[in-house]
Formats: sequence, structure tokens, C-alpha cells
Amino acid sequence: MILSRTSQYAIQALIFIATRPSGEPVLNREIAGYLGVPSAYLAKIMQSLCKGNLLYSYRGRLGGFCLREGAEKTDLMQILLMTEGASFTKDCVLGLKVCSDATACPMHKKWVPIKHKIVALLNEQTLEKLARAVQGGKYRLSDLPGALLAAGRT
Amino acid sequence: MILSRTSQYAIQALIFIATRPSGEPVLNREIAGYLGVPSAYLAKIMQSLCKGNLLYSYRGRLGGFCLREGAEKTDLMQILLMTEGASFTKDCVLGLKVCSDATACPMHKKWVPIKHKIVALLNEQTLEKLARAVQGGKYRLSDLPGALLAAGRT
DNA sequence: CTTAATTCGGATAAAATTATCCGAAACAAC
DNA sequence: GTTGTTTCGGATAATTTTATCCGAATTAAG
Repeated sequence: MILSRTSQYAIQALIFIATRPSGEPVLNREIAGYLGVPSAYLAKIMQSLCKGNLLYSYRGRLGGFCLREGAEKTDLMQILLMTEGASFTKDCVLGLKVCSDATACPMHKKWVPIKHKIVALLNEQTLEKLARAVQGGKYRLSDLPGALLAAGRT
Repeated sequence: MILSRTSQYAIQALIFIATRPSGEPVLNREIAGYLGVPSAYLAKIMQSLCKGNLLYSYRGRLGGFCLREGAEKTDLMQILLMTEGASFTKDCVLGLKVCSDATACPMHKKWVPIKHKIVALLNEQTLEKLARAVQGGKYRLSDLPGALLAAGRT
């Protein structure tokens, strides 16, 4: 039911960048401002996404972050594997270290189909899709009057 | 995808107690030993479950914890509301403070049906059911050779 | 009444997550 | 070259979650 804040910030930021003209670096400050998340922390996350080969980063004037070529095709599962770790989809709901079809916790059998639905959803949602949904205007990325903040300053 | 350790311990412990003869207090030490979880921490969780009216506790010799009358009918959702807080099923996947059918994040529409499946599952799984599944022998509560540990000592 | 066993409850500690700070490196514009 | 802007990366801090410790209260049994 819960993604870590780190994962949520990462996904939000990536979708936001995907809504912008590709190739044009976006300022970390702008992203953080728009999303209403702490910019120093977001910067850390952005760094790790660079190391994960999803983003390019440019320093100095006209610097910022932008998606690597083809990164719009990245799906949420790929992102979450970076931010939540590889065990993300494997862990037992009840926390047993060992829980498989062979040796299962009492929730296992009922949980597996739901887990599969979740995995399928995460696999099918790409940054491209999500960005378009936002651009279409029906869906939002931010609680804040972000347009105002982003257009204005401070 | 993830319940807090606290929730996992709580559920495991409650199922374990539900597999035991009802009305007979079970030692915290025994539960923790069987499940392989830290007993001092589990004791805290048990205390909170007492306050949540799921358990009785008895001090002194022949003390321990046992389910309150009717508590076998408790479902996982009720437990999780105690351990994870009321926002558990309400929070936005992407972490937006505001996300509803009216003003939705780009994952909202696809996520809602899955969330409903999860909620339905949690609502339908009672301690009684889960305990029987374990007693039936097809499902396990512990990674450890718990029977040995519990039967033996230290 | 004394003893041993157990939970209670408060304080504390350790670990993980989230967040901030700052100097340095990189870069564009002047 | 100098200046202003931005990411980089390391250190640090705050917060939350998880875990431990210990004295006190409670109880059954001897």
C-alpha cells in the first residue's frame, strides 16, 4: 500500500520532467518547487537516478536534469527496482523470510494474484503515458498551485 | 507492497495465538520465540493490541496474552487500522496529499481497482480463517523450526 | 509471607529513512 | 579570467521506526 517517500518523489519528478520538452535540462529547484518537495533531498534522489542511467545531469549555467534518450519508455517497475530495491515484489506480505508456493504463509495464495496485478500495472505504466495523462489536463502531479509557483519565483 | 514490521509482527502473533486453545494465556516469550521476532518489541505491540481491545493480558504466574471473546472474528483490516493508522487505505500511491476521483494523480484511476481488491482481501481474512489454514498444515507462520524451539527451551 | 514468573510502562538506544548544509567542480556568459 | 549558476558529493542532522533495558506492579504457588 505504501511506497517510500523516496520512490514517490522519484516517480513524481520523472513524470514532471517527461512533461517538459525533451532534451531541455530542468532545474532541480524548479521540480522541487512544483512538486512541493524538499529540494536538497530531491537532488540526492536525482543523483541516484543519474547513476541508474535514467537521467543526464548538466552542471553550471543552463544546467539541470533531463531524461536520457529512450527514458520516456521507462516503466514504474524499473524505477521502483532502483528506489525500493530488488526484493520489492518478492517479499512476503506477512514478512516471512521464506514464503513461496512450496512453503507459504497463510496469506500467500490469496496475495499472489493481487501482487501480479500490481506488478502488471507497474510494468505497463511508462513515464511517457503518465506524462501525457498529466498534459491532457485530467490528472495532476501536485497538490500545490504549482503553475503559479513555477511561473513566478522564490 | 509493504506492511510495517510492526504490522507484520502483530498479525503473525495474533494468528499464532488464534491457533492455540482459546482462553489459555500464551507467553509473550513463547510467541516471540516461535515467530523468531524480538520479544521486547513484540511485548510493546501486544500491549497496544490490548489497548485496542483485541487481547486480554494476565500478569504473574500463568500470565500471558489471549484473545478477547470474539476476537477470532477480527479481520486483517481491523488490525492494520490499529497498527498502520487510519490513512492506510486512503493514501495516494504517488504520495499526493490530495488525490481523489475529482482531483486525481495520473495513477489514481488504475490504482483504485487494485486497492479495492486489497481492501476486500484484508476484510475477508479473519484470524480464525488464517489460524485454521496454519493448523491444516498447508501454511506456515514461521521460517524457524519453531516447533522445536517452542517444545524445547532457551 | 516469600518467591518466582509475568506483564506494564517508561526511558533509552540503535537503525533506517528523510532532510539539510556546504565546499568544490563544472559550465555559460560576460 | 571573472562572475554567477548549477550539480556533485560528502558530512551532518532530524525524524521515524525498530529494538532493548529495567524497575515496578501483579499473580500463583509454596
